[in-house]
Amino acid sequence: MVKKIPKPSLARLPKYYQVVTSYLNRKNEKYISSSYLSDCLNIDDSQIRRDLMYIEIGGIPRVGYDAKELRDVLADYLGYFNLNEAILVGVGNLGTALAEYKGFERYGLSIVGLFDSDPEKIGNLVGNLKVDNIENLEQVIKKFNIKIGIITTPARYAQQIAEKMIKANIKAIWNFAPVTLDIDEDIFIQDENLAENFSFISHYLKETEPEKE
Amino acid sequence: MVKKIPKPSLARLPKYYQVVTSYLNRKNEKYISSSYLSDCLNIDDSQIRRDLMYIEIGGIPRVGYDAKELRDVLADYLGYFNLNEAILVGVGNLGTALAEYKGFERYGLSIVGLFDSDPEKIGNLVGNLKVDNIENLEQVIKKFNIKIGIITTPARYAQQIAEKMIKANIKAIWNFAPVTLDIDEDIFIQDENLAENFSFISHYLKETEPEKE
DNA sequence: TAGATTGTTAATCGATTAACAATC
DNA sequence: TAGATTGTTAATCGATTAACAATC
Repeated sequence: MVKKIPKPSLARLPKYYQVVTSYLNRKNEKYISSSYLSDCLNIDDSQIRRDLMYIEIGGIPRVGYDAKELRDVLADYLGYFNLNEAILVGVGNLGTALAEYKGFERYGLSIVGLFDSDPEKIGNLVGNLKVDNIENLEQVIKKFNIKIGIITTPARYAQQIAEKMIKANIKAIWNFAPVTLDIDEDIFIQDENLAENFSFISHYLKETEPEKE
Repeated sequence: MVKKIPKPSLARLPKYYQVVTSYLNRKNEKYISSSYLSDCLNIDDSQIRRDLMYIEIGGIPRVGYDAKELRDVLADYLGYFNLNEAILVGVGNLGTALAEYKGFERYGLSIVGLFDSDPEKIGNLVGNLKVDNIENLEQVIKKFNIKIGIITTPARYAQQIAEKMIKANIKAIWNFAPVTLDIDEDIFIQDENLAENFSFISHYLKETEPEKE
């Protein structure tokens, strides 16, 4: 790790990837400038240039960045070229939505196993995967050397599922359950709390419409 | 707006709410301290006290914060007591998952209308709502004075749906389509880009396992 | 009182933005 | 050359953390 990229910069890279990809699809231009990206994303242009320095792509003064090269460097840096296999626990609505979503493949994510504890669900076909018994979780993770676990269970089961995953040597957890997992090991946790994110909207509306005061 | 709360502070408030809620359920204590919250969430305790100052709740030195009061002040501040009605456009897997998810009610979100353009879907019952024709979107938003629009369509439709919503006077958009909406009006946009967030995991794994170099 | 926790200031840290020299 | 855009430094801004007086 030479110069670690700041989290906010890392968070912007997928946006650059999105813009440069659609730019390549729509236009027939070889180069893309930081000011173009800036206009599309409402991000300061010098910040964009700075972010791009972290991923060590060189632009050409007066011309811009080679669009194809930029796209590929971003994709590589973000790991989109890797095949990341994940298993998912909790085949409710959200779990099903994720399992059936085709868009992840482009980002290097492939969900290869589904688990649930509900006998009604075990054996069902979701996407093109058979829902497996949660009992087999550790075994499957180990057997296929899976690195990523996705948790879409109700909140109260999340902690114990996380612990099982970690025991089986998972490296990263994508947690959709609305709890803060209590983990000591050096595991990467990406929390995705939809209800929590709704708070931003809720608070905004409350602030701008004090009609019920 | 007296002293605007910083975004990072606002983002932490739902976490405090979560912890204090489960604290009240599990323990029989009247007070909760910043150091307790700090331990649960791995957030610096003085930062917690600072955040709580923004929402103007007073603690008692040597004792802590009144837990019930804290919970309620947080809920009020975040708008959880309000009833926020929303309509959702795009009844695919993700849209269905959101429509059927019961957990939003607690946060003041109620999805009251579903729209799609697919004749196969229109008329279907999802959750306990009938999927309506997208043609009726503006009319329904106006009639019921809906403030929140949820977009779960494929990326290419998101911009035009957003524009329709805004024309009908929506105030906030919760956007699950993987595009940056181009909006001039003073509308609150909350982007939720799952594939994008997966990038954090993907990049982490790439960094920690350079086995394929 | 002694001890513990809040409330708040000051110091630190890190990210963003402005500016401009370097460069093709 | 003139003009435009990158690369990078310095200035600014804002958030986090440390410290500690106030307080019950």
